[in-house]
Amino acid sequence: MTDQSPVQADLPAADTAGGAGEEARAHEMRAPEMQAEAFQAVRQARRSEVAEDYLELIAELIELMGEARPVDIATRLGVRAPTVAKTLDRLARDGLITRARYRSVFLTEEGRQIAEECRRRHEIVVRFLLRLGLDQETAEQDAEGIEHHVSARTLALFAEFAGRD
Amino acid sequence: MTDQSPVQADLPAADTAGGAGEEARAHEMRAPEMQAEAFQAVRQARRSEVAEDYLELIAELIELMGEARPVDIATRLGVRAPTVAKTLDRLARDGLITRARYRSVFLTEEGRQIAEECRRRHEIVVRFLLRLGLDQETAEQDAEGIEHHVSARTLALFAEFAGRD
DNA sequence: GGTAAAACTTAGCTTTGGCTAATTTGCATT
DNA sequence: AATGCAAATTAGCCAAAGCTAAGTTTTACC
Ligand SMILES: [Mn+2]
Ligand SMILES: [Mn+2]
Ligand SMILES: [Mn+2]
Ligand SMILES: [Mn+2]
Repeated sequence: MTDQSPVQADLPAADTAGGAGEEARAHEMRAPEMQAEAFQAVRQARRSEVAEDYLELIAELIELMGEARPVDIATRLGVRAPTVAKTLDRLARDGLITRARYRSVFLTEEGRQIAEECRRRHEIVVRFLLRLGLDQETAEQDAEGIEHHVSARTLALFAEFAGRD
Repeated sequence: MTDQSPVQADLPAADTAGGAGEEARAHEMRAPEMQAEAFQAVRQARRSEVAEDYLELIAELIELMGEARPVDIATRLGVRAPTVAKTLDRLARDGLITRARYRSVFLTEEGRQIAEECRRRHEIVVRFLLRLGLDQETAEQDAEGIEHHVSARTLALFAEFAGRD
């Protein structure tokens, strides 16, 4: 997950470049640039998925359990402690949390804001799926993955469909 | 993205383990196991995202352009050629495509089946989003990410909502 | 207060999926 | 047939996320 600034140098057009016998059939494919943009956006979104899940969970733990301990983060994410440790280091490096050795973690202002947005988004997606007729368990499950790929526009439509409640 | 068989050894329950002053507040959190399962399912899904996008695109290219050349795959995915080369090697290793050096790629039977499923799913998600009121461009964009996190149940509801057309 | 268990850290390994730079191959055009 | 360009490959770099094993620190409990 890097997308290391491709610098968008050339990426040759490669159109109508008929190589082997394939003289440009009836090509009702999307424009290559559009398609590439969509995939790039998805890769972009993927880069924040893990951080978003951590921040959301940390906020929840702090609010409902009083503190966010690495061990609880690990249990709820279903990963091992060292994985959590390393990811928390990255979050701290990126200024989203603060931490002291052998202590539970805290959100920075930036981290708190992202966490709030994620919680709101998560809630909307779950409520939307429930309203659509899905069972609670599947809704929670699918929402956990879908939430990271929902644009502002789509989220607005989801919210509208879900109703206020 | 590995999830290397955690063997589900112990992962200590760590419940009611009141550490610092936080005597088990009103914890309306999801059951830790449920939550962990959801996250694990998402990580599982993430492991096939890239393969699914490649297979879907390869099938499209073969059908509409006569063949699937690495250069076209790269252009449409918005990545560089060596990235495509390496990923194609993985797909070949996993028995999803066949390839000969300096030639375009082909789907194995297994690859073809996955590609078909992905195309169908992609179509349903796009149609669903359009029906919800989204514009074409955003629909395509969001679908590209959402598709990988839609369970069979949810897909069925999406299809129903989208109508037959 | 000492000790054992739990929690956390550190070190080190792996795979995936990006990238650039340099090389090799195939093809088309002269 | 030679040559040049486009396409593909190879080599090598990097970061993210996963893991195990082993060490350290904190906490709980007697
Ligand atoms: Mn999530
Ligand atoms: Mn979430
Ligand atoms: Mn996709
Ligand atoms: Mn797709």
